Amino acid sequence: MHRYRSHTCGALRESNIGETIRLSGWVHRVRDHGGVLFIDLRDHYGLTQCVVDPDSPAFALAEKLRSEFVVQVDGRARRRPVGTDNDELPTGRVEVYVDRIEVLGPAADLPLPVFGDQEYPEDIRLKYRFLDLRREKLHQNIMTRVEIIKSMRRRMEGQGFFEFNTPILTASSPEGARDFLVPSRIHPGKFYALPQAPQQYKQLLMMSGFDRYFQIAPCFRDEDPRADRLPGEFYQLDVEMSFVEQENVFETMEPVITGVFEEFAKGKPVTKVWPRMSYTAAVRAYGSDKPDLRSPLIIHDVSRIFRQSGFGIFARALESNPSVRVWAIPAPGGGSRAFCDRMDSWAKSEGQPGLAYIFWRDGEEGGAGPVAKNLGLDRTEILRRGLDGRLSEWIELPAPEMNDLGLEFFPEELADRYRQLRPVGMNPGDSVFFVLGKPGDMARFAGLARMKISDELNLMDKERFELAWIVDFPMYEYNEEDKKVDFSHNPFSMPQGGLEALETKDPLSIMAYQYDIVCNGYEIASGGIRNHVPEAMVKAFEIAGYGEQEVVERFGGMYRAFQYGAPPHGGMAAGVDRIVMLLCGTTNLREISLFPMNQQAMDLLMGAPSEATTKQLRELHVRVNLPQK
RNA sequence: GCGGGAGUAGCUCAGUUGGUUAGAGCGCCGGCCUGUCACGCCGGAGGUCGCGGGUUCGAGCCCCGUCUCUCGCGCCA
Repeated sequence: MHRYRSHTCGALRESNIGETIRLSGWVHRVRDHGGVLFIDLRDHYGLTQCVVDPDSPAFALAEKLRSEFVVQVDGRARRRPVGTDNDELPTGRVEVYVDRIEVLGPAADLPLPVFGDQEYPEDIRLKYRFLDLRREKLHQNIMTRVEIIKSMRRRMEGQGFFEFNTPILTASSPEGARDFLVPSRIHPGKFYALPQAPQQYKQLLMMSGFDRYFQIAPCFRDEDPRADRLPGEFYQLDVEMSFVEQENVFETMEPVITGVFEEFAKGKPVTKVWPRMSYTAAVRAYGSDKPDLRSPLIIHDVSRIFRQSGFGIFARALESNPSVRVWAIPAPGGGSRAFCDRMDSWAKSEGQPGLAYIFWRDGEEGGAGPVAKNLGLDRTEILRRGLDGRLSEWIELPAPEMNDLGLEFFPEELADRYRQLRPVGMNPGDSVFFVLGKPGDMARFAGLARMKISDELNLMDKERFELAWIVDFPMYEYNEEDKKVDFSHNPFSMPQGGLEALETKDPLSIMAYQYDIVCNGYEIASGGIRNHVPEAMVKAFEIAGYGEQEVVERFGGMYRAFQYGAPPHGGMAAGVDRIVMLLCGTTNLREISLFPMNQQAMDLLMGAPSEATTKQLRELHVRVNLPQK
C-alpha cells in the first residue's frame, strides 16, 4: 500500500465499490450528526465523502477534526444508500467508510475559510495566499492559466517558433517605464536593471540568425498598478520573426490568438476574421485606441451641423479654434428626460461640465431639450437622419476617401453593424449626446460615455470576445510638458516611409508600422515591424532629441548589431495575464495570478520589499537616504 | 502627486430624525442530533463603532483634522 494514498479524492467511482481505500487530503467540511459523521475530504483532484460512525475505531478522532486539517483515512469504498447520491460530485455515488484516521498536518483557526465563496479583504487573502489558492475559484483560475500557457506554447511551436530564455539582469533602458534597479557588488556605483520586456534581446536573436523567437517572458516595470495592470511584474507571450512585413505577422499570430480564445472561451463566440482599423479611426469612432467592439455604437463627428448654428456655445467654440470638434454619441432607446438627466449627472461626476443632449419622443418628433430648440428644426432633422450611419448623404465630408461615417481605414462590417441599429435615423424614444472639444482632450470622455450608454441601454452582448487589429499608430507625439517631440510607442518601430519620411515629413504626421490587438476594451498585445536600418534608427532618435552618441551609449549592442547584417524583422508581445483574465471572466488580475503584490507593490506573504542588513548594503556600496517625513 | 468612495464583532453587512443595554448572517467555543452534502436545533464568548478634537443634556450618526484601504487620473516606449 502506498504510504499516503491509493486514490486521489476525485477518483472513486461505482467500479471501486468494495475496494480497500486510502485517501489523503484536506478536511473540507465536517457534518457531525452525533451518531454519524461526514467528512468531505478534498485534494487538487476533487472531493470524496468519508463516513465515520460510532462503530468505527476512528470515531473519537474524527470528532476532533477541524477544517483544513490534512489527514489520511483508511477504509472501504461503498455504494451510498438509496436516495443519498450527490449528483453535483463526480464521486457522488460512493463514499468511504472509515476505520482509521491519521492526522498528517493539523490546522489552526483559519483567518480565511477555504469552504464557501464569501468575499474576503484583499490584505488577508494576500497574507494567507496559500489558503486563498486552495479555494475553488482561484484554484481553477490558476489551472486555466496553466492550460492557456501550455496552449500558447503548443501553437507557437506549431508555427515554427523556438522558445529562448533571455537574461533577467540586464541594462537600464532610457525610454519607457521606470526600471527596477539591482546594485552591482562587483562594480561599485553601477546597477543592473530588470527587463521591462526582452525587446532588445529578441531583436538581437533575429540578428543572430535564429529566425523565429518566442518566450513566455517575465517583464518588470516600476509603475503604479491598475485593476488590469499588476504592480511590478507580469508575463508576455513575446514573439519576434525575421524577413516579415506587418501582414506576415498578422497572418501568423491571428490564428494563434484566435485558437487560444476559442479553446478557452467555453462556447462564447470569438471573432473569426479580425477587423482592422487605424489608430485615428478607432479614436474617432470609439473614443479609444482599445475600443470595446461588443458595443455597436459609433461616435459621429457632427461639427458641420453645429458650425454657425443657433446653438451659441458650440458655434462659438467651433469658430474660435479650427481643431475643436463636436462628437455625437447616439443612444438608441435613451429617449427620456430621466435617462438624459442621469447621463448629465454621471458626466458631472466624471468631472465634466455636463452633457448636452437631444431626445425624441412622441409628440416632439422635431427633438426635445434645449439643444434642439437652439439648433433649430432643420439642423436637428439632418442630425436625426444622419445618425443612421450615413451622415455623408446629409452633409459634405471633409475628405473624399472617407466612408459615409466620415472615417478613413475603417472596416465596413463594423459600420454596417452600427447601421442596423437605426436604419433610418433616430426615432421617438431615442436620444443623442454631444461632446465638445479638441479630440485629444475629449476622446477619453467620449469613449467612456459611449460605454456608459451601451451598458445602460443594454446595447451589447457581453458574452463574446471581439478581437481586432489597431494599426498605423503615430510614430511621435508632442509632449506638452517638455515642449518636445517624443516617441509615442516603441522607438524601435519602423516609420512608414522609412528614412525618407523621417527626413522630409512633419514628424507628428509620420505613422509607424506599429499595431495592437484589442479585445473587449483591453489592449492584449502590441507589436511592430522594427527599424533595422542604422541610419533610420539614428534619425528616428535624433527627432526625439537623442544624438547619435547617446544612441551608441544606450543601445550599444543593438546599434553594433545593425552594422553587421540585420535582417528585416518584426513581432509583438501579448499580455498573458490580461488574456487569462478575460478568459476566466474576471476584471481583476489578482484573481488569475499566484502570488501577486498588493496595490502598494508589497508582497504580504513573503514580506517584500524588506530592509537590507548593514552588511548587505556595505557589500553593495549603497547607503540608504530616507525621505524627510 | 491629484480626485471620488469606504472604515461598526475574526469576516460580510444592518443600524430610523442625534435618544435607553449597538444588531443579523457566517465563523469560533459548549451541548443535542444515525444519512448529511450551505445539515439542523439550543446556548455562549466576541465591539475604544479607524484615530484625535469639537458641537450637544446626549454622537456609530452632525462638524473639523488625521490615518488606512479602495476605485480612477497622472504614470505605463
